[in-house]
Amino acid sequence: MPENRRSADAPRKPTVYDVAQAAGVSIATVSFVFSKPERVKASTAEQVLAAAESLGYVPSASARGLARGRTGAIGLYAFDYLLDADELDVVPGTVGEGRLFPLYADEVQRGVQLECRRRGFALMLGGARTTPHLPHAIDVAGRVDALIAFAGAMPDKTLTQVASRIPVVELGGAVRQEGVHTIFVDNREGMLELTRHLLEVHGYRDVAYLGELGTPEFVQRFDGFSSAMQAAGLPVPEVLPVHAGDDATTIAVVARLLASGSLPEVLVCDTDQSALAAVDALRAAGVTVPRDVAVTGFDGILASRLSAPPLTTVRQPMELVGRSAVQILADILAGESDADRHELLGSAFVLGGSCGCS
Amino acid sequence: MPENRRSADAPRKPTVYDVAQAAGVSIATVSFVFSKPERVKASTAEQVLAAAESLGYVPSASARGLARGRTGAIGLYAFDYLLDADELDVVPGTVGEGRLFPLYADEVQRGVQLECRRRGFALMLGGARTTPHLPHAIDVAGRVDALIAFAGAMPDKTLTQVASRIPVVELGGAVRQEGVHTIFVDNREGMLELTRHLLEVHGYRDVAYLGELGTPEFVQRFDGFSSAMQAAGLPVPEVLPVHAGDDATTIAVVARLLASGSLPEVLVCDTDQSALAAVDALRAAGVTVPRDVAVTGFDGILASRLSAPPLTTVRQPMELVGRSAVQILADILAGESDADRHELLGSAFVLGGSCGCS
DNA sequence: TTGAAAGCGCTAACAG
DNA sequence: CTGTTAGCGCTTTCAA
Repeated sequence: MPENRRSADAPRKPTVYDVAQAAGVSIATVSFVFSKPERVKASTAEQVLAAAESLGYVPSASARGLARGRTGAIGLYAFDYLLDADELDVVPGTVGEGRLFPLYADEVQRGVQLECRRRGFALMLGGARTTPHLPHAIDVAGRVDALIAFAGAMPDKTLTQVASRIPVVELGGAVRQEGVHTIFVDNREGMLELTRHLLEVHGYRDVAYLGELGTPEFVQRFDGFSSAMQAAGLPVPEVLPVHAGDDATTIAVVARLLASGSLPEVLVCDTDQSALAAVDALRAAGVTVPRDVAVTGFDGILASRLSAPPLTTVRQPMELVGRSAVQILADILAGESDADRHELLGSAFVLGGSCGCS
Repeated sequence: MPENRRSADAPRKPTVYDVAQAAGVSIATVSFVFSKPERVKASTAEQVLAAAESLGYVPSASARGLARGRTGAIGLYAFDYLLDADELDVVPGTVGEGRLFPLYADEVQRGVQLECRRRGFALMLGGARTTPHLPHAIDVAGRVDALIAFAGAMPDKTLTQVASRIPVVELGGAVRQEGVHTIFVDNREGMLELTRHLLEVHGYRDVAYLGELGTPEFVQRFDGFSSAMQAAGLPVPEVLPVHAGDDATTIAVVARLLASGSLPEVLVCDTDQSALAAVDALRAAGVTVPRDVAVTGFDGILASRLSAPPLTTVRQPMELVGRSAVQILADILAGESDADRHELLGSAFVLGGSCGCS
């Protein structure tokens, strides 16, 4: 087989065959030198290593992955690349302008990155856009040994399909499917505590809720909010529809509130991103936070601490979320864990100035 | 060959063979449906797609990569994971505490990420720590079609070896090797302008330089500094050795300066990171910036804008650096570019308050 | 301790 | 438009 392996002219990428030939051993020995060094005599190993280096041998991960049945990589799937493709062209802005950085997903990703590095996994972000008929999530799933996905990033069907092949952790979701591990933060409790603060300490009664109910974590936040309201004997207001990824929705809601003539006492937002957008929109209209109206957020992203006033919010342990996901997957891949894992991480109420506290 | 493909009990990952069988076609047809849909009759394609979905077929990127000779992924290599492994255990701190985020490399990475996504490349971060005899950089090189590396992250030898197999862009370095594409920012000019400002506007004469000369970009910064000093007829001070990645080095230098009894008028630091560390160290000693001593940085990271006072610094177009790297590699992989590419991006002097300006 | 040989799952000629 | 058939480069029993 290794006959016509090299054409006389073009220098092809050297393979195990080339290294083996140069070192005067078999390809199996070359392979062992790199994967099971203890099984090879030291002197032989040295020859092989020398040959490999002088030839500029770079082992093919594809070949290894195919033969071994695993790649050594973990994937992180954030959202469907196609859906926000145009958003990308609309906002190619520099860091700091327009888009605040880092956002929730960035901080989680950071945790994933750090933990992957610590444990020796390669990290695969996103998939290639080469297979029109295949969802992106499937493409990335085909490249890795395990996958981490944000809640709502993958359609249920895709999630099921991927989870039936490789371990999957869904971040910030609720337990939804057998075989899908989850990490979720105590959204309900956090929002409950925050709302209670607004009602009990500040005595607010006219409260608006800006957010969405698209994924379990958002539902839980609203749930915590509702419970606090009900416990205080107050009616639960409708959710004013706002999407964290799109400030325009927040701006629109604020505009509607302003136009209505009477502002609520406080706007409870289900993310820091929309809270910050709301503060900006209010300020632009000459309304001061928290003097004229209080605003609260959720997440505890960097920008919430740096804004003026700092946001009263609920802090999620974002880096830990990312780290925990990798840890779970590492356990499972190592065979040290079999059952479904569902990890609950605590959240922390953070008092800023935006609620009206000094 | 596809005889004993499925053992009766354990449900194995379905392959093209399984899909082909279920759809009543050949494996080539299955392959075409996903890679060259136009070559397959619509009705056939539908059957195949249906079969694939019901079986939960997830194509193996390893197999595809091996057969095609390319993976569709681009790698980003930041530094040797082994070297900073313990640093990682020392500072597992949360975002915002102690270690700042995002740093220079994070912002560049963001650009790489965005551009990879836009162009449909998968992004591979780091390599697996599984091959004791192989440098990490080699492992990641084996996984991708092209590699982006930070200057100084890879030993020259490794760089050469990798570059002989796949296109490589080195970020923030100088042109060093044939076949290694580079992107560099005008470090010299930026630092020259900043230093000139200190000398001409503020009239400083007693100037210290904190930094290193480890990679070309740092050398260029010092070069710009030196030129400005010489042009003003001032002696060029020695470099006080400080490493951006290790605040302890900065703290030590500041301590030495404080102990010496007389502080310079200004500390010119070759990164924002060390400048921020210096400001902190000075503050801890009761020295106020810029009243008692001025401090300047380089990079323009987010933290430099948020610090009090904001840092006078030189801003690098970090996101653009990352994007450009991907663009170059995309061109080369598409065969639209053959020669070595060396791109020079501009830097911008940024006036903060830390130099003594109001 | 090392070698021979059979795949891993997919792609891409080349036929038909 | 679809099927046949070689490999892609590496790992891994099984023998020697």
